[in-house]
Amino acid sequence: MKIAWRHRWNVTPAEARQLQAEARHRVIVRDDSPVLTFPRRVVALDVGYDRPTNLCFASLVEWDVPAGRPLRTDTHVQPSTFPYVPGLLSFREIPALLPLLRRLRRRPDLIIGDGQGIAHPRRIGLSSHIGVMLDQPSLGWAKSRLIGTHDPLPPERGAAVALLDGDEQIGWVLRSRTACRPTYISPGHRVSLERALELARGLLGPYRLCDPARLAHQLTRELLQRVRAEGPAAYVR
DNA sequence: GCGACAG
DNA sequence: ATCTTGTCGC
Ligand SMILES: [Mg+2]
Repeated sequence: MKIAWRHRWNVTPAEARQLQAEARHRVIVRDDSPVLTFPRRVVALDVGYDRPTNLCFASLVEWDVPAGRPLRTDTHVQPSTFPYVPGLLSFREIPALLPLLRRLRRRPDLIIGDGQGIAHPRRIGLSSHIGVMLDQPSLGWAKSRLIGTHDPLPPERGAAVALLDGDEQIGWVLRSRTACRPTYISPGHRVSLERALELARGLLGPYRLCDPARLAHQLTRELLQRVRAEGPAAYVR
């Protein structure tokens, strides 16, 4: 896919924060088209890491929503270039995802990132960053909270409460599976708060993560195991 | 100064 | 994220 917004990735944490501060105006928290309520093709992304080798393992899943099955999957292995710093996850994970996004030919209806969208100190978390880069609707679906407060959440699947930063709503806390820890939904790019929740609920399957995201995570794990067993030579870039 | 802190 | 088997609870 064509990359609409490019910038350097070889940055210090301070420069990364500055880039985010300068780019936050690019994030659009409004609905794109009404069609997006029922996306037909979604893409889910995930990245895993191996400390000993400093390698990272990226997976992409193209998912056919009506059919409920993957259309295509892709993976990529390369050295990790940025540490985990709270608030700067984009700079750790996106470099490994770029080759996969370049190889993606068809533009999906929605991209699901494994991390926050606007539920971020500067309102440009991983999922928003990816959406803006590709100028493409995206959704943040995180497994834990980065910032924000919220009321108690009912235990039933589908229950949701607002995630607030002060008096500003930045997303939702969603019970994606009964009696399981919640997940954190926020607009990535070109998606409203309301639509973000509709999309997440519409994508919900039997597990805590939606099927596309779950598969991406599984692929990442399998790839990691495989490279550990066979050695990096045949995989690394 | 201290605790929290996506993956 | 990752290290790791069984175990408790819905
Ligand atoms: Mg992940």
